[in-house]
Amino acid sequence: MTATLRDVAREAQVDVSTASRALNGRAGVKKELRERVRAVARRLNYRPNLVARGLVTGRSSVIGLLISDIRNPFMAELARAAEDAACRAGYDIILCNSDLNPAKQMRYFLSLLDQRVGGVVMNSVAALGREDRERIAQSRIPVVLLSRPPRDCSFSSVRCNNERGGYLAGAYLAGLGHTKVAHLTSAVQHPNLRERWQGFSRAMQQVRKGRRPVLLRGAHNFRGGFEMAQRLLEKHPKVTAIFAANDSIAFGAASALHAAGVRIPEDISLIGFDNVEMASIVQPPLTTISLPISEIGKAAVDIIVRQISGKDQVPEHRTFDVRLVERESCRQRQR
Amino acid sequence: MTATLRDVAREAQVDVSTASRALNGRAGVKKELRERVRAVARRLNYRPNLVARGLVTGRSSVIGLLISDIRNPFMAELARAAEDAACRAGYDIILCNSDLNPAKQMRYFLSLLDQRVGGVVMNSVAALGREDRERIAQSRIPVVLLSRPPRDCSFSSVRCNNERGGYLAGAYLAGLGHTKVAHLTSAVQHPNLRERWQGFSRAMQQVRKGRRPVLLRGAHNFRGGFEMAQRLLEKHPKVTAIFAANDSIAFGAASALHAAGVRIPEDISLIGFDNVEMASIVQPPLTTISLPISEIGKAAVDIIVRQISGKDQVPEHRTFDVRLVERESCRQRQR
DNA sequence: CTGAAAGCGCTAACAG
DNA sequence: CTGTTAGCGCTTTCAG
Repeated sequence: MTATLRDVAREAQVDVSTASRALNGRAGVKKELRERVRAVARRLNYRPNLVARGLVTGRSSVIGLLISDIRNPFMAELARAAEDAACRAGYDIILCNSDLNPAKQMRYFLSLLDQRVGGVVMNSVAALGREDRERIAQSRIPVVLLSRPPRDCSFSSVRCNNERGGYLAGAYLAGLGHTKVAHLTSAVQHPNLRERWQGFSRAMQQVRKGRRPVLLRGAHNFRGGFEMAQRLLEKHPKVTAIFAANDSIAFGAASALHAAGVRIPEDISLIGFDNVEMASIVQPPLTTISLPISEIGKAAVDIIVRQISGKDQVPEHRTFDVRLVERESCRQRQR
Repeated sequence: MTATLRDVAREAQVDVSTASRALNGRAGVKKELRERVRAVARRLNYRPNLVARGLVTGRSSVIGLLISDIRNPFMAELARAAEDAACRAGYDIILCNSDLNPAKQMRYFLSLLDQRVGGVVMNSVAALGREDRERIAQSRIPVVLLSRPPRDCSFSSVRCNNERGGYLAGAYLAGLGHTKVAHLTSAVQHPNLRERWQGFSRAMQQVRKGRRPVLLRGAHNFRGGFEMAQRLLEKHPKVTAIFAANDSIAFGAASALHAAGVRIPEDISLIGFDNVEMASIVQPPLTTISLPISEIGKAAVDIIVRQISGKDQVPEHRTFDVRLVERESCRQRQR
C-alpha cells in the first residue's frame, strides 16, 4: 500500500542505500541523483518507516511522558509544552497516566521500554522500591524526573523551588496574622509535596504564636480537596487559613467551603500552588504560588533530546524559581 | 544491554523460533520446553522488542490521539479515558496537539503514519482539503473522528448529539424569557460547533419575539471567551443571555463579565457546553450541557482496537446523548 | 513438536 | 560517489 524505500530506489534506478543517503541528505551523493530520488519519493508519497529505522539505528523517535494524571490542569499544561518541544525536535510523545501508583508506574515504564522509547519524563521515583529504581537506571535511557532526584542517582531532574514556594505561602499567611492554619496535601509521599510542606512549616515556626499547622492528607485533586476541607471544617473549626498543596486541591476546598456557607476570604483565607490558568478565573481569584509550568515541560524534553543525540549522559538538573501571585482569596485575619 | 530473544533461546538451548512460540503462548510447544524458556526469560528480564515485532507483523501497538489541545479540560478528560482503554487493550497512546490548524493536523497525521500507528483518533477532518482527506483514507488505518464524519467517507465516528445540545440550551434560555441572546463560538468551522449553533438557532426561532442571536467568533478557549465577552459588552449591551459553545469559552466569558462588573446571573445568564469537572466549582456554578466525555474517549479507542484486531473495516458510528445540567448561572430575565 | 531459513524496511560499514 | 553486504529483533512459513 504505502511506498517503501525499495520502491523509490527501483523507480529512480538506484540502490536502496543510495536512495537512503539521498533522502537523508547525507554527504556524498551527486546532486543530480539526489534530485531524481527526491522527485520519485515525492511522486510516490514516500514516507520513511520510523519503526524500521529505529530498529536498525537503535534509537527511537519517541519519548515517554509518565505522569500522574493528565486531567490535572497542571499536568495538561506541562504535557502541552512537552509535546510542542518534542515535535519541534522531531519526536513523538507517548502519554501514560500512573495516578502515582507505584505498581502502575513501573508497569508503564517497562511498557515504554518495550516500545523502545528514547527517553522518559516522569513524575518521581520516590515511591518505587530500590529494585525498581535499579531497573529503571539499568535501562540506560535518559530519564528526567519532575521532582528532586534521590541522592546518587543517575537521573536528570527539572522542578521548581518547592521549599521556597511553601515558605512564601506560609510567610504570606503569617504576615496576614494567621496563626491557626492548615495544609491540605496528598496521601502520597511525593518529594515535591513534602518540600512544600517543609517550607510552609518553616515559615510558620518563625512567627511567634505560630502553632504547628494542621496537616490533612487526601487525594491530590479536586475531589480530595473537597473532602479534606469538609473534614477540616468538622474537626478544626478554628482554622483561619488554608494552604493547599496544589491548585486542584484548592479548587476542591473552595467548593466545599462555599457549600458549607464559609466565605473566602472573609471567613477563611485560601492559598494554592501551581498557578494554573483556572486560578485566575475562579471566584474569588486564587492567590497562589506561581511556577513556569511550560518552561518545565520544555526543559524536561530538551534534556532528553540532548541526551539522546549527544553522548553526554551526565545527569542535568534544573530548578525554576517560584513567586507568589497575590489575588483575592486571602485577607488579614479578623479578630 | 537488554536481553534479546536470541539470548533467551541460546540460554534455554532452543531455537529462537521455539522461544518465540513459547513466550507468545502459541500452540505446539511441549510443556516442559515452554516452562524452561519462560524461566530463562524471567531470569534475564527479557522484554520483547515491540518495534521489531511491529516491523515483522506489520501492525503496531500504538494509537495516535490527534486533538486540538490537551489543555482544554474536555480534551484532558477524553484523553485520560482513551489512554485507560488503550492500556487495557495493550496499546500505547501518542499524543498530538493540532490546535485545529489544518496544516499542523495533516503534518501530525503523516508523522503518526511514519510511526506506523495502528489507528488514529482525531478531532475532525472538516477543515482539511479533499486531497488531504483522500490521503488519510488511503492510509488504510482505522480512523475515528470525534465529530460527524463527512458523507461517504470511510472513517468511523464517536460524538454527542450536538444539535440537540444546542437546542436544549436555546429552549432553556427562551423558557427563562430571554430573547436577546448571543452565541460565543470558535472561528474554526468545526462540525460539532456548527451543529451546536444550528440547534441553538432552531430553538430561538421557535419562540415568538425571538430575534436572531448575536454570533461571535474567536478562539475556543478561555482567552477567546474572555475577548468575545468584552466585544459583546461593547457592541451588544442589550444581550441578556449567552450560550458559550464550550465550557472553556464560558469560563473566559464569566471572567470578562466579572471584570466589567456584570453579574451572573443577575445581569446576564450564561450557559456552557461539555460539563467539564470545573463547571461545578466555578462561582456561580455553571449551567451547561452535559455529555459523557469519558465514554466517548473509551468508545473511540475501542473501535480502533476492534478494527485493528478484527478484519471488519466497516466504519462504526456512535452518538451519545446529552442533557442539560441546571446549576446557578442562569435565571429568569428581569424586565 | 522443533529447527532452519526468509524477510519486515531500513541504515551502515565496506568495497569498488 | 555508488553498489554490495550484513544485520537490527522478531515472526512465520516450511521442512524435518
